[in-house]
Amino acid sequence: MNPADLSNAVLSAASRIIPARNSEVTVSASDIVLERPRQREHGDWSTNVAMRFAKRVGTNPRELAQELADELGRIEGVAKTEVAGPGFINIVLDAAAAGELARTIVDAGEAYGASDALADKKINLEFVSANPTGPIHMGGTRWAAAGDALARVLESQGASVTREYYFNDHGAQIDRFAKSLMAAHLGEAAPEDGYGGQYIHDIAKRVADAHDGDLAALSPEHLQEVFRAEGVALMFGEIKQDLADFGVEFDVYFHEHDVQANGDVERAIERLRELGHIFENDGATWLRTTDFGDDKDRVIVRSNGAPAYFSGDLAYYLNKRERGFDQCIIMLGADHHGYVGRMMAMCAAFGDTPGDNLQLLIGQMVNLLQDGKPVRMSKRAGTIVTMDDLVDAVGVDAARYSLERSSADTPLDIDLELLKKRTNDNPVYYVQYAHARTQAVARNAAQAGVDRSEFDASLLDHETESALLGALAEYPRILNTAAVLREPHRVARYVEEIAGLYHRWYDARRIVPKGDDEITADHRTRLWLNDAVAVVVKSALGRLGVSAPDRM
RNA sequence: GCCCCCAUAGCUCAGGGGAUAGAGCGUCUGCCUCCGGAGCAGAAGGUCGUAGGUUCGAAUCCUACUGGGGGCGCCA
Repeated sequence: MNPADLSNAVLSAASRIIPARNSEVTVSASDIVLERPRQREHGDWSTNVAMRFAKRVGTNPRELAQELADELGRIEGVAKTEVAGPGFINIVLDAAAAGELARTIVDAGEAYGASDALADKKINLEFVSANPTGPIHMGGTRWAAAGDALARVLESQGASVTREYYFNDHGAQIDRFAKSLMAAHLGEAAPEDGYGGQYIHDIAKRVADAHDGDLAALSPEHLQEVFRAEGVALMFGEIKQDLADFGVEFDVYFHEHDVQANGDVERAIERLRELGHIFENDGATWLRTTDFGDDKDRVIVRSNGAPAYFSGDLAYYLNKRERGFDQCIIMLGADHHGYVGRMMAMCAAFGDTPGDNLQLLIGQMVNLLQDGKPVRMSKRAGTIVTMDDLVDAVGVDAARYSLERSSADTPLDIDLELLKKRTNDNPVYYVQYAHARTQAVARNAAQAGVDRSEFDASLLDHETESALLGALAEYPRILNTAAVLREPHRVARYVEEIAGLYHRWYDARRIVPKGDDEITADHRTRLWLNDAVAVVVKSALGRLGVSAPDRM
């Protein structure tokens, strides 16, 4: 008896009883909400379906609930039902019906929890996209972790996901970067609005070393171009390396320079011109985004002939759509939320559906704290914290997990002192420890001769077992919700719950018999449950890009 | 001024209309003669920012306000 079976059974019963009272009322699958009650005394599952329909069929909730409860009590695998509170129907499953899940999970292995719900979706997920003018900071690190986790969660639902990084190698910021490198090379102070820091000097030196002293002969323009091209390449190589070390592999690194150079921008503008959304004013070319809800119209080619930054977005979006992506998701920091209006308007101008073909996920910033007080990120004060710094301080698993377990909507505070001092205040260890424990138990069981040759689900009748089984049953729904809502942190919170339930069960029940005690069906059956927990914990951590060690 | 996000335990954060609001960390008290004590059991700790509204029912939805963060360029 898994939740889907139960849900169908409830739907079936409700579809008979409710329309019988009022033939104009119909019940559909989305009306059936089954949830696990907070209080264990309220059963394994409960539904509010009677309260939702009582008014419409002209009766009171408890009366309708009672009629439904009587019907549901006859379902195979349901031990009992009762009406509670204002009209909840609480459902208690047979231990055997609930326990069967342990074997189902072990048999399914890695496939447990996966579905094909998004199998028809070809998704382009763009994230990080930090400018190659310096190492990745905390903000980018957050999106690297959250974006990769989201990709994995989407893939669990059968979606085809392309991880993409928009490489902004064109425009004024890159020019400033090149000038900063050049200044470092020449021993001059960093230019106004330029970049400082040791990494600038390091990269300038690497560029110079590669040229073996022949840079002196170049004109300033040529010199800047050398530092631009080679400096960006080196910086980008470091970014890629940091991401790889962080466990994030992008499928496509897309260069803004390409769409600017190959005519895609002009082509995108022409397309929009044909659709009637382009106009000229004050010598500049504009997209009439106000027709699609934006605050103001946007310049795409400036009066001096230079393309505005936004023009690259037009071409890039069109490019993604022409590559066949149904849904283009872009993860952005809160400092970019001002783009949402124009981006959505652009999407609509192309005739697409904002919110479907183009989805922007705006996440909040990471704040650094020291001794509980906010620290402004500053190069001069040495308070820039990079992806690399974070990994050095706590390791990849803890770094990723701490960034992934919170909703992207929540501004995140990270304390520098805490980061340096302690590592085991991170719940990731609690979860990883649970997995290591399942493996230790499995090793000991094998040693003691406890195997999976027997399985009697009715023996899984301890309160810690029904709690654990109930939670394991929710894994498929958790993954689906996380994918649909684009909220991978739900997986982290879920696996923390599983870890806690597992530890409590472990404390209450033995898998390997004490001393010389005989091995019984209890032990063998519990081994199935132990292994089922291992499957789910490993799977969930895998969706977060976090390792599930066998030993710690 | 306009727009977006946030406000829940001492701290960091979960809670996509349901019953007695949770976890980790921190504090206090117990549990190592046997499967991993990175664990378990228990205690303390909350007017869910404020005020209205919708609803049988609101931390959750709506409005206003307060406080915090971010954004409003022919910059990128």
